[in-house]
Amino acid sequence: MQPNNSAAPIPEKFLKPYNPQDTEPTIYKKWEESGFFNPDVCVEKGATAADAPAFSIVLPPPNVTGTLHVGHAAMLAIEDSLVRFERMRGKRTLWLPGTDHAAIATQSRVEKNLEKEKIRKHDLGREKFLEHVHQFAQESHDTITTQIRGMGASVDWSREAYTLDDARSLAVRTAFKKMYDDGLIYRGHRIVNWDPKGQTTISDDEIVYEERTTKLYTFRYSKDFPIPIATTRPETKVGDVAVAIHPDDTRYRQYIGKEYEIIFAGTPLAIKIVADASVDPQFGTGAVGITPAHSKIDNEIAWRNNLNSGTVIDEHARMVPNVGIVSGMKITEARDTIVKWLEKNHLLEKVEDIKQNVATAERTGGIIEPLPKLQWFVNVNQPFYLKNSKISGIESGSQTTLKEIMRKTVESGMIKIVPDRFEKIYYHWIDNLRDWCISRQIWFGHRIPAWYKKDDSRRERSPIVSIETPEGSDLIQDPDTLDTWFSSGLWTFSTLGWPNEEAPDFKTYHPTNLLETGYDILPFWVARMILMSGYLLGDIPFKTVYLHGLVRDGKGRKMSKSLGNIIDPLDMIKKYGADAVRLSLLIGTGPGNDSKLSEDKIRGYKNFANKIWNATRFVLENTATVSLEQRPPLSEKNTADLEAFKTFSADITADIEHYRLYLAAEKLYHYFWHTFADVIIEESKKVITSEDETAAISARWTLAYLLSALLKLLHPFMPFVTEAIWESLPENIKNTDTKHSLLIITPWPSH
RNA sequence: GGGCGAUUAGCUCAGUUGGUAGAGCAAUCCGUUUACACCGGAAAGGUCGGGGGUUCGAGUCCCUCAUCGCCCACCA
Repeated sequence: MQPNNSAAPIPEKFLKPYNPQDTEPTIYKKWEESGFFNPDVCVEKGATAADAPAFSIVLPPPNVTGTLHVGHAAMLAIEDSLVRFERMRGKRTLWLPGTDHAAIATQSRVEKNLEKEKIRKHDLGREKFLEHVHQFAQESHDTITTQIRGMGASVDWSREAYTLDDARSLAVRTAFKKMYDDGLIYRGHRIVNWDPKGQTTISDDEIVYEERTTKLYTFRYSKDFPIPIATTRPETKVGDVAVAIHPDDTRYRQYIGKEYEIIFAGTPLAIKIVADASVDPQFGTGAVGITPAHSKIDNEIAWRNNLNSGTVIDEHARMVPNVGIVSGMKITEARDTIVKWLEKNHLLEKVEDIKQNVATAERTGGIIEPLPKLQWFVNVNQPFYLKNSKISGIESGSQTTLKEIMRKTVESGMIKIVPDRFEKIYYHWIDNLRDWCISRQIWFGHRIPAWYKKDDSRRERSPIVSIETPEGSDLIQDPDTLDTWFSSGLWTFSTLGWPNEEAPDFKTYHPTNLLETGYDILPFWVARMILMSGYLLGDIPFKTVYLHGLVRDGKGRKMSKSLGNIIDPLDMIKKYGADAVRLSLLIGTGPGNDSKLSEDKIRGYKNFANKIWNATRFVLENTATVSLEQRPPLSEKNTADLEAFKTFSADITADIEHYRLYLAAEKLYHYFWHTFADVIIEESKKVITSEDETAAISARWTLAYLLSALLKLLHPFMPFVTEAIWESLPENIKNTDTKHSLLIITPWPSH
């Protein structure tokens, strides 16, 4: 018989190579219009059972600071693959999208943009400046959501959230108020990390250390002072109140407790000799000049020894007015002046080069100045009673701390971190965690819900902390805003209706199944989400944390503007299609490991999309007479093919279940190309044209069956090309048991 | 100072519980046959960083060294 069957013409689109540019936007539109990204619609339309188990992921909200980069694209590829897989498996699957206002990052971006137009934020004032920020944030948001669509992400847009919208703002104020009432949030004078460039405090996590060579000066305060000290910051010495030595240091032991009145560079100092075990007798002279106001460690020593402190450096990194010969000077100038003064008075004993890590602000690059300031903090060691606890190891009503919650949830195995080596890093971070400074002196963000009497201009009395703006015209709100991680810490449940704990989404989808994010924000974000949901809900925010690595360029370098090696996902999508971009970001990318991306790699997977396209054409040309429902007697060869495929398909399912997406995607690639196309299709050619009618029918049926099943298995990874093929498959070879025509909700093959 | 990771073909990487070394890209040769040249076939390429150990058997487990990279802490 004639091999071809003219009764069913091949859809014309298969006669040309696959064109992702024309196909993808149309396909995405069909998905969006179908409503199947929304689990409620899936249930309404009968695609998902109403009592099916839930599967939920909240999208780590991209910062509204511009555009998405390849790291975001990798995140979207991984999460979308998992979401599509679970949706096809019949779960009520919610992937909730949103964006992050990213307080300091966004504000400093807008400031920079305005500076180019010679506009300064203080000239605009708070209100006007914030208008600029909101406008910028809106534009970024629009770009970002377009990019998310471009990647094919099947997020439920009807539930989109923003960390600074009204619903999230209510959640923030509610959380703040509860923590304040429980004594977990307090206001206090502490040494904070002051960024003189950004004019704000920052948290320990926003500091980047840079190694620099500086000079270590050894000197005496005065000729008759008994102990020489060493310092890298001579200018701060006008604020010294003590010299600390190790209690067992025999060189200086006899001076402990003595006090000396000195005039140092024109400033009168009262220096007490104190003993403190934290002093290393081996370093420098074994004696430390204590400047409590400008060093965290000195501050602690001063605290232990009941010493007063006085500020000598101000918020603009200048010396204060009343410090002798360095009054009002810039820090570098003051340093030179002090050194010259020491030399002139023959007090300088030694100058040597040492390596030092200088603390700089991540966003502005400013050199951090430790300053004592009145700020808001979260106390991570404060015991409190956790009323309703679902956390194993912490009984309901028992006393615990935020630190303990963060530790127990992971230790008990309630939260699993993939790969597990990051659990160690997580514990290490918790152990080193100090109180979290949450107030920022910037304008963009959640305003702290605390109010003061107008006559209390320095805000020294206890404020009114309230969820809603309190009544009274004599009240002014705290001008500070919250650290951006405070609102992102609530993300898994503030997006699901909390603080209304009866909200249907909250009850159905929390705790979420998976949090997928970069390993670089494990401490900043992951730990804080665990803290917040542990405290506010007595529960975990997610069951599994999957950490992906950094996407580097083809040579393994970090992508950066200055290197000019940035691969823009949108450019790549335009050139090669989203499916190819997705695959290139999935394959060769183990959890927790950095991966490399090159254009060659993406091009390779574009070819794969075309391969699928053409294999489909071949199958369609040969299966017009096939009906998948009616399985003919199969040849020995085809029976073996199907057996092998069954194993393969079960393998793929297991790989995805265990988050081994890189393996699943690579195996699919390999099977489709080198088994299905190179072997099974090639062998079928001979059989189909042979005299053996039974064998021919068997081969045709097998081709149709495998194509149909492979499209389903491939769909989570390459949604566009598979859907585009699926919509053109004739009914007779579309192996599906639903009445819906879209592949996105077609049931996953059972083995 | 503490911790983590990497080291496998020219390049980029897989190798899931230990069982005869794999892919993509590049390079070589051949090829247009019922899809696909965004293709097919063939051949080539590796003492799996060095050394030691456990085991019938180690790329895989243990010890040790080396190189590269990352994270955390930080000494005035």
